[in-house]
Amino acid sequence: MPELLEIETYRQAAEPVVGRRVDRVDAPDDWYLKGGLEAAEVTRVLPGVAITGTGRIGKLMLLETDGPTLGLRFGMTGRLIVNGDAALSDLEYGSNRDNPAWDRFALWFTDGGSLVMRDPRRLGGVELDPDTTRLGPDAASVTLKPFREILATSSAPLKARLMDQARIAGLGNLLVDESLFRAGISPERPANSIRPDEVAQLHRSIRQTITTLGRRGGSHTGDLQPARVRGGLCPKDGEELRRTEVGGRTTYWCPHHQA
DNA sequence: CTCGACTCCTGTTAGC
DNA sequence: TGCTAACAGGAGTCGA
Repeated sequence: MPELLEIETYRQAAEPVVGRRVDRVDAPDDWYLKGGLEAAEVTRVLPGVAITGTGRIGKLMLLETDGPTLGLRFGMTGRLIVNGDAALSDLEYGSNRDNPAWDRFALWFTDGGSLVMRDPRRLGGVELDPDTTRLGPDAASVTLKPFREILATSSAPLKARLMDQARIAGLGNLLVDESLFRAGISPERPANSIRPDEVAQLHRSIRQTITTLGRRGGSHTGDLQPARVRGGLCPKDGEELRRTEVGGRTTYWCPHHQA
């Protein structure tokens, strides 16, 4: 599913549309427009504006314009198609079929190019001028000191805290499971029970996971990933992985080396 | 305020 | 072969 790494790939794929001017907007699905937005408004406001830049905070992608800023969320199955080319060809848990019926939002530019959001399950959405203050610091760049504070101020399970986008933005189910697997820490421990040395270890682990999996090609390329199945064995020590629900998400972790 | 339970979406797949 | 039910997870809401 799209986590920080995939959204960053999408953002880079969207770079070529910077400088282009919107000619036409397709917003066939009002459900996909968030924050009280309606198709009538986007088709009134967006034609004529020029794209001035791209951005990303966590899993939120931004398209800056000389008018309102567009906030694009891809949910679990959203893909980005720029000028007819999909930014990612293999999306974990998503359908990679190219069915135009799943096009939920599209910008057509005056030079003929386009930017399309294709999302089978409609878990993503589009917003104008999204409230970015509701997001924590990006997981790829958060420094140790605020990270410490984020964990120290909650008794929620560690994994739940790491997936709370208002505290730290960008981590989804796969990146969190992989980071905790690498750091050797249980996802179920209260966030504020993690010792200082473990916090530092986890902070390093998150950054290293982002870098390594980014190089490999996405959040589904982790060492733990092949074992994230019922009865899967820990790639590190061969112990049968535990499959529990933490923070409302299916969690795979090793009871032997993740304490 | 915090936190967990619940809800939404629907294509894919396991199993009968 | 054809059907059903379980499953996936990002994000918002609601109540304790």
